[in-house]
Amino acid sequence: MKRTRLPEDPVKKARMQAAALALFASAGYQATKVDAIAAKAQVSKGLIFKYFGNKEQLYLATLRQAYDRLMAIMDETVWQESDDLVAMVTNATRYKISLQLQYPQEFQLLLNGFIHLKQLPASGRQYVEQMMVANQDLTQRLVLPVFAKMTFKPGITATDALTVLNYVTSGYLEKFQQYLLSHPEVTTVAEMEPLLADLTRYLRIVEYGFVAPD
Amino acid sequence: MKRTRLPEDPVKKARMQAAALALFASAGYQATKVDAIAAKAQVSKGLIFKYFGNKEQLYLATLRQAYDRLMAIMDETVWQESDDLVAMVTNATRYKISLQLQYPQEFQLLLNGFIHLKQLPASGRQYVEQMMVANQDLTQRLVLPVFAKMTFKPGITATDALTVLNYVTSGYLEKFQQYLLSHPEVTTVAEMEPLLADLTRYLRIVEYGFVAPD
Amino acid sequence: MKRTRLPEDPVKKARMQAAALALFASAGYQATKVDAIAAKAQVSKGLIFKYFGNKEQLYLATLRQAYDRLMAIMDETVWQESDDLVAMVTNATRYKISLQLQYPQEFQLLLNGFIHLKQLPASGRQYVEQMMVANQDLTQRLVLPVFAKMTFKPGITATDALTVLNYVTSGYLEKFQQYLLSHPEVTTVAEMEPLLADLTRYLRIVEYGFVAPD
Amino acid sequence: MKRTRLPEDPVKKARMQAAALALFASAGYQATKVDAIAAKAQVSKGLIFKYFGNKEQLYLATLRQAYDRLMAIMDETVWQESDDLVAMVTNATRYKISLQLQYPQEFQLLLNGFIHLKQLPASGRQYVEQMMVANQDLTQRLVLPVFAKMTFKPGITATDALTVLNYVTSGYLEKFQQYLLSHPEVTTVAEMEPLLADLTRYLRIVEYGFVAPD
DNA sequence: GATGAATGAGTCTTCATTCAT
DNA sequence: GATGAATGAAGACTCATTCAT
Repeated sequence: MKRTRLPEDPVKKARMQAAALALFASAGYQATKVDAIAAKAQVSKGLIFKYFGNKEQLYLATLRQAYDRLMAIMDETVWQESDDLVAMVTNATRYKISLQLQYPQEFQLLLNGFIHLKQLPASGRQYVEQMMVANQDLTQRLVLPVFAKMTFKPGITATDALTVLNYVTSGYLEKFQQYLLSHPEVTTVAEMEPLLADLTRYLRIVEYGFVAPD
Repeated sequence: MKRTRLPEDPVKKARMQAAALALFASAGYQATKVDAIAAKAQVSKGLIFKYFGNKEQLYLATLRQAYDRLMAIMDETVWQESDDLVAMVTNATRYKISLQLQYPQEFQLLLNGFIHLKQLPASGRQYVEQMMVANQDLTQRLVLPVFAKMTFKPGITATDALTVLNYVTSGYLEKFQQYLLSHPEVTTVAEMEPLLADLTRYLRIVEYGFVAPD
Repeated sequence: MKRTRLPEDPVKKARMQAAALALFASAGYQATKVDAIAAKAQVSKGLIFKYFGNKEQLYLATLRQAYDRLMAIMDETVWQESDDLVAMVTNATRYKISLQLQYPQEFQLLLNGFIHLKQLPASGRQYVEQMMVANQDLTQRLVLPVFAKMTFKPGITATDALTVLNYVTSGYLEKFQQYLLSHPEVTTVAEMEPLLADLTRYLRIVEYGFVAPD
Repeated sequence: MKRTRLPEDPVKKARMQAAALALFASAGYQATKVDAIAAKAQVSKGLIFKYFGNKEQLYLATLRQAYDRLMAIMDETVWQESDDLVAMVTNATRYKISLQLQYPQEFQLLLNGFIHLKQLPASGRQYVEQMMVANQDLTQRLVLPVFAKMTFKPGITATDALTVLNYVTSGYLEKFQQYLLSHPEVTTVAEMEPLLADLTRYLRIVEYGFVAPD
């Protein structure tokens, strides 16, 4: 009862994917050599091509896997819904940060993916765009219910608020990522709590402004 | 004090830099071929290597030039100071946008530089980081005087406000850049005014929050 | 007398040979991949190497088999002898054509074999040459008795006549083969009869010349 | 006054073409390695690609050059026209033979070209077909005027006669080529005269038949 | 014995860099 | 000094052949 048209060795495939992830994430598409991936995966060059077709498809597969892995986890609604917008977004961000600590390579890969794809056929652009959209959707799904209970200043729409919220949280995450790069010793979310306090203040600013009412 | 004989032809050197800027900015480091730069600059390939040593140095030189050019212009305090924070930041952003329209290649190069530098020796990373810091400084120099006249909510510092302000304006500028990429027909700041209205609302949110006072 | 243990499965071996024949004949030596042969034969790649040693040996074996098969059939003296040279040679050719229709792959293989063998060790050249000679012999065996009853023009030997006869029939067969390639719908000798009429005229020219006696 | 978009070194280019001709002719397309051509031409691999683009185009260029070279020479009407068909065709063949002795590689290449092209994109098939047609045309142009003065046997057309003539001369040339391969010491046409006497007899057979009039 | 996953030498091709002119 | 022809190291990819299971 042979069905296998893909009799791939899952162990080796995993090693290849892991090696590809690590190298693509840290060096980008062009600078990563298939030879290097094969060496890191302790696998022959030929096998990589047998499993993935060519370098580009390997990149795309790596991208997709990183995306899928992150999405799978994010989708588990660990996010406690709440009426407190600041607390909720802070929590969500804390969660994202923990993911970033757990899967730094996947994050790095997807972050750069958007840039590197310019140098690739459009075939893979969708993954990254999907990821962007999914991320946006997630925030929206989370935040909109809370917005529904709030009253906006005249002239300000929910979309405006959401946009600003997004700018702030992504800006924050970006700076956070840089912080991690220069502090590789940090590996737990607990160590990051002081920085998360910053975010809380930032979000409160978005909600109520920084200007003291006179 | 040997001046390492270099009676370089400034006209040709400028052509090389311009060609390098255009190509590196639009295609990135790896995808840009030295041949193409030489052709675009109407200069022999050999001369490029004589003037810049190698491709990487040329990239770094191009990066530095783009940075210097932008900084030189930004430093002219065209920025009208004002007491209205929103108006002022909007103005500053409008100014940045006009720069972006005037020097799209320099902007593009520095934007990607951050990513591509990972694939290069750290020797060049400083340019991009300097640029980031300088940018921050500029905003700070501009905004802090206004902050001085404002009263902050308890628990919120000027740094907090500045940070959020930065997040929002850079997030906005990023989206703006993407808009420009997909609308190459847009070439004047005037055409962008509608979009700038968005920013004004965003900034007002930062200042006063989006939540209506009850 | 060690029979080098080879309890080969004749069914599988036949399938391999058939697959090799089909692929080598249509695509040539280099363009035919061992993988493809194994797949077409529904046999593992390893088995091919166990049975035939390497790709080259497989090619040679295929060549030999094609040769043997054709020779075995040609030897059955289906050829009706006759006193009419033209009728006889036309018949023989008709017979060759029917063989060609029955065994197109074997013909194709041997046809190309002559070319491709240059790229292989001389070890296999003999098959093709043998085939050429055998073919010649066959014609000779058939034609010579008829020649014996004929009177040749002064200065013309039986060998001359035989040679010219051979040139004409092989030239004709070659053109015929090309015709078949571009008309794959033709599968019976009956459909070829019109073309065979050409051959009859050609042979009559060889026998009596094309110049009208004055 | 630079115009050169093809500043190719004619000496090196000639060496490359010569090397390519020799190797392609003797080993065929696939079995000939670009490395080998570069080595034989005493030129770097890169230069071959700069001059010819890729291996296939090099093959095509070689094919075309062989074709052009032969055609250029054949077109010089060295062929003395004559009313004696046999003498004329023999002369023409003698001429072809001298060409074959002078340009054995070109002949070999074009001979195999037809076979090897199957494994190449159709882009080059035209050269070989052109060559075939041109060759046919040449014979026709030469022979038809003579035919015009002749009367054909009833039922035999000029086309028939031409076809048989072609079969015989090409069959002869083919055998001749094989003879040359196994007698590399033969280098002048003079040495071939005995064999040419054969052809004369063959052609006379075509003209008047081999059967003695009773 | 049979399998087909795995290997890696070998191939084409690119392009930064050199150097004779 | 300037040129651009020439180089060859390096990279993606193929496929005959091997060998552990």
